[in-house]
Amino acid sequence: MEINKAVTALSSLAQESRLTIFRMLVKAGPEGMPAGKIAEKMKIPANTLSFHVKELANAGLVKSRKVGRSVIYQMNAPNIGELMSFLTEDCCQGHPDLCLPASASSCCETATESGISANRQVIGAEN
Amino acid sequence: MEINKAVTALSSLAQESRLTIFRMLVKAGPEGMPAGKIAEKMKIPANTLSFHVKELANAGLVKSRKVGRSVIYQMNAPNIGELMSFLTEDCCQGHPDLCLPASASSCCETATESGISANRQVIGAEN
DNA sequence: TATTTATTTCCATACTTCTGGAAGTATGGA
DNA sequence: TCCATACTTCCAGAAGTATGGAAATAAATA
Repeated sequence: MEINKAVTALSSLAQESRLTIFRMLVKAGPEGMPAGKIAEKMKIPANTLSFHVKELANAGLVKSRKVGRSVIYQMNAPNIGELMSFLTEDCCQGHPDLCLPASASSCCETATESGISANRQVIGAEN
Repeated sequence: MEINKAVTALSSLAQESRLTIFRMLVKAGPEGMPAGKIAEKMKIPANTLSFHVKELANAGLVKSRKVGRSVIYQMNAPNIGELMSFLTEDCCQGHPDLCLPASASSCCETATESGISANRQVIGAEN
């Protein structure tokens, strides 16, 4: 993943309405949700919703399909996964067990018991 | 995790320099890196770096400790994990295998083989 | 104490983003 | 064809963010 693409994706998520929409669509799964229903649930005008959902779509986190007069928005799973990976790439130079103890649990099962003591603290500067 | 905290965290990542710093610190692991070295690697003035790294710290993604004259910045692993989880919480109403096929791999091992075909594609536009 | 090194704070300028009203487009039904 | 529904685009003011120069602070060293 290219850094500018990641910045675009993160910018699109860095806004309360859009983050809410995103999480709504993640929860909805492959079925997605029509624009009107999202606007209604969120109590924001249709034009404002359209602006935000377009931002998410431009960023590649969401995709859409037309069904009659409706536009159904849906999470774009592969791109979401790519973004997640990008954020923690090469974590601890390949020892993520060093630093991500019992946290990323709802989506991840970090294989821990690898014998290396977690949370090592080293004094001072180095390379 | 509260939504405003997540928005703050994502805003702090939604900028090229900061995302680069963040990934640098994720890679560095618990040892962290002194401010001066980050600025040098990134070729940005010290005051600009200070501004950005402070933004990451305010968002809770990064923490710091003083060693002599240096300030060592370091990833804040538990908060990073929390943010990641928040983004994909309740994914597909509890069936993340429906939508996140083989993506979030560098940090996560999504238990896949659950019999439900992954990567279902719905007709229409994507990207 | 004076000097150097490491980093932060203050500030002004330039730039980007959010919001909702008004108007526009597209689809389906009478 | 005319109308209602479902969205999207355009616009402009208000608010927020990024950048780097200059000055301030803080710690180590001579």
